Amino acid sequence: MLTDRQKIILQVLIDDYILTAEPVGSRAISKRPDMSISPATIRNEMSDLEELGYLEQPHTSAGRVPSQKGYRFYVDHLLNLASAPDDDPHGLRVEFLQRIDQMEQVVQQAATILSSLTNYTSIVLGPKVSTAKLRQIQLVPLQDRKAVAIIVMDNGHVENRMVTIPEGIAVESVQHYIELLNRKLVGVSMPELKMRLHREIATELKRYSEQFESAMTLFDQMVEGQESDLSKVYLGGTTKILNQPEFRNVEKLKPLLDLFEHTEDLVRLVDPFGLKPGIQIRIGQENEHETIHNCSLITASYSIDGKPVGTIGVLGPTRMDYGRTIAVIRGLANNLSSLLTHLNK
Amino acid sequence: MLTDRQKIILQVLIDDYILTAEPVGSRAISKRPDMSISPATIRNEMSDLEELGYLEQPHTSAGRVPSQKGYRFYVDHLLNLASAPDDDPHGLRVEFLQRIDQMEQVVQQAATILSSLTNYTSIVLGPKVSTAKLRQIQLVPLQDRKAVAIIVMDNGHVENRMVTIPEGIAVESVQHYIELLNRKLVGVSMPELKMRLHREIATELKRYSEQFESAMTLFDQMVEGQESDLSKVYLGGTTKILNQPEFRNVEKLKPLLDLFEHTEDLVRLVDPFGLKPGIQIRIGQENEHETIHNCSLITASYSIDGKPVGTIGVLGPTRMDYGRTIAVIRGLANNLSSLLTHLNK
DNA sequence: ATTAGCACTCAGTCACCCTGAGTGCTAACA
DNA sequence: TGTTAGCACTCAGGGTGACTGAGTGCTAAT
Repeated sequence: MLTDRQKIILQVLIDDYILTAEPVGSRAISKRPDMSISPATIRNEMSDLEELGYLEQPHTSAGRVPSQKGYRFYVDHLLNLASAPDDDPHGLRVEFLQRIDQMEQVVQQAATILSSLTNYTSIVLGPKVSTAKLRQIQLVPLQDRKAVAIIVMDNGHVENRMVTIPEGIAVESVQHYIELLNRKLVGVSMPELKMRLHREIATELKRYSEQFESAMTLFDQMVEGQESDLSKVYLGGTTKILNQPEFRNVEKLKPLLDLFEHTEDLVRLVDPFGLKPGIQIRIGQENEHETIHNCSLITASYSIDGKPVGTIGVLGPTRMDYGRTIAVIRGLANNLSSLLTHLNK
Repeated sequence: MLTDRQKIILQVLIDDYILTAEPVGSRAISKRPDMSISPATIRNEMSDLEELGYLEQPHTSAGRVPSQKGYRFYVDHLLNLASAPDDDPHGLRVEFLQRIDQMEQVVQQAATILSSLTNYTSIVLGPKVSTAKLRQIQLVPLQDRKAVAIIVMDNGHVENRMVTIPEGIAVESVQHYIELLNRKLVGVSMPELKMRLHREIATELKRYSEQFESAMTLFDQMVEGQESDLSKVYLGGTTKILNQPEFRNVEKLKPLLDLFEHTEDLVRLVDPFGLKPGIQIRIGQENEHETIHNCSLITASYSIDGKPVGTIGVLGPTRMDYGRTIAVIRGLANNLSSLLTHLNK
């Protein structure tokens, strides 16, 4: 275990490094106002801290830099979150209220706000509206055998999809089937929908219709790919990383920007955090994706009616301002939760 | 007017510069296989070309670099498009056919393909489906006075929007109004819709309903902001510019990446090209936006049933491979047009 | 246990030189 | 008269060496 003095030194060093992005030397630390230890002593302590794995030296005679383990300790034990209490930046709520007509817009805006408050790139997932219940299914015929299937959920979410009516079904009799679906499936949530379709509806249908096969292919077309809303990703401030000195050269930048273009990868990156309550932090190599081994990812889940439905997060260099960022994310997650809950009423 | 020899030199120089991104010297030009002029002569010619404004010198004793005027001349008179004839890369059509269920997906994919074929960033606008006719309007009530308005066009395009039913109207009587809209407005195109709503429907309504005011606010909610599909922008390969040596340092890169985040600006950038037929090229400062004064923008319109509905384009450094890029864009525009036309049937 | 002093290391910067690529000019040439 | 060869000149880029400043580790003194 670290001595109190070691903790103080570690904290001051990381604080400084977060600010300057430059290796921190013993003299710099001893110069701090309420620091009454000589550089020499600090050198000794730092040497110990390095041996313990909390610090690293880029090369002899540069200052020290926090290691991954150092950051982890800092985050777990040294971070003084009381410093930024319920720092609800009033701006948030005001901004939000401007156009609250669509959930998507709200979430998109949350991403923008988050990145502008933190000056890092923000990643927002969801909201999974799997709690939403089916309100109505409709099929609007177009030319030929084409039609648009429209699925309305009770939270106002609408999915639509072009389908082709199979040859086996008369276009006129289609509405008949849609009515059946509505009778049977209203009130069912999206994830359940597919299941119920194949279980209950299929058996029901088999009994009194020889068009069974065709009807089922039609239904499948309608719900296929509809679970995609699980993985909707909103990014904010993707160019913010350019401000970070660690990404000044293009070679290091490119893979990161490439990552931002591949939303599926981002989902895989953020989703494993799941919808656990509280703040989740992954530092450097704790992240799976190699591209961001020198980044940290801080996330929190937001919820509707107390049920977690999505994740907001921030991606920055490992040397990021954990204290401030955590405070902002926590605040915004709460804010977003209450707003969405309100919206959903 | 330029002499034949000057034209040849200008062409060779630009070809070379496009390839290497390095200033081109007289010796390099004279070394080209079928070039039988001595460096000294070429120097004289280049000096003349510089005086005429077609070339520039970064500094004494560097080679020459094409000026904006030089590129313009190159594009207008020297570009040999026969070199890449109907270079229909067969891959295109195959790729496209994978998932042609939604127009949006097709267009999005076009952007991706375009950028991967050209290695520049692609910008795709549209498709404006203003030719599409209204098929059906629906209103699905949710809790309280909330409802979802759904507008289905005959090409399968669906717009939806959350609305609040004004206090002045009984929720039960809403369907009555919707029926009216459907009776009167089916077959009308989106741009016309707003107009007709205020002219014909308004007068009709005024006659026999004291709920006139409330009904109109409801209708307005439904169509408000619906013309947004004019300006849908799809980007492809935004990180491709990182490959270009002119954007190797972050300072020059940032404004460009920032631009990519502001889709409205992109629309304003590309839209003025309008839907003119043929290839449109803007070189360097011919572009309005200062950020891309060292870029060129090549666009072409694509169409449905012969009517231009959108724009595809490529953004690269002024030193871009005009010949190849133009060929690719032209090919893809044709391809996309025929595909969308087919899809719309 | 802490501190002061000292020798040592190393990245970064600056001045400097050299080289190579390129030009412009002039004189010779066809 | 147009083309070429030769030559002096310019300039960016690369390499070298010296210097500086920040930092460390070790040892001896407190």
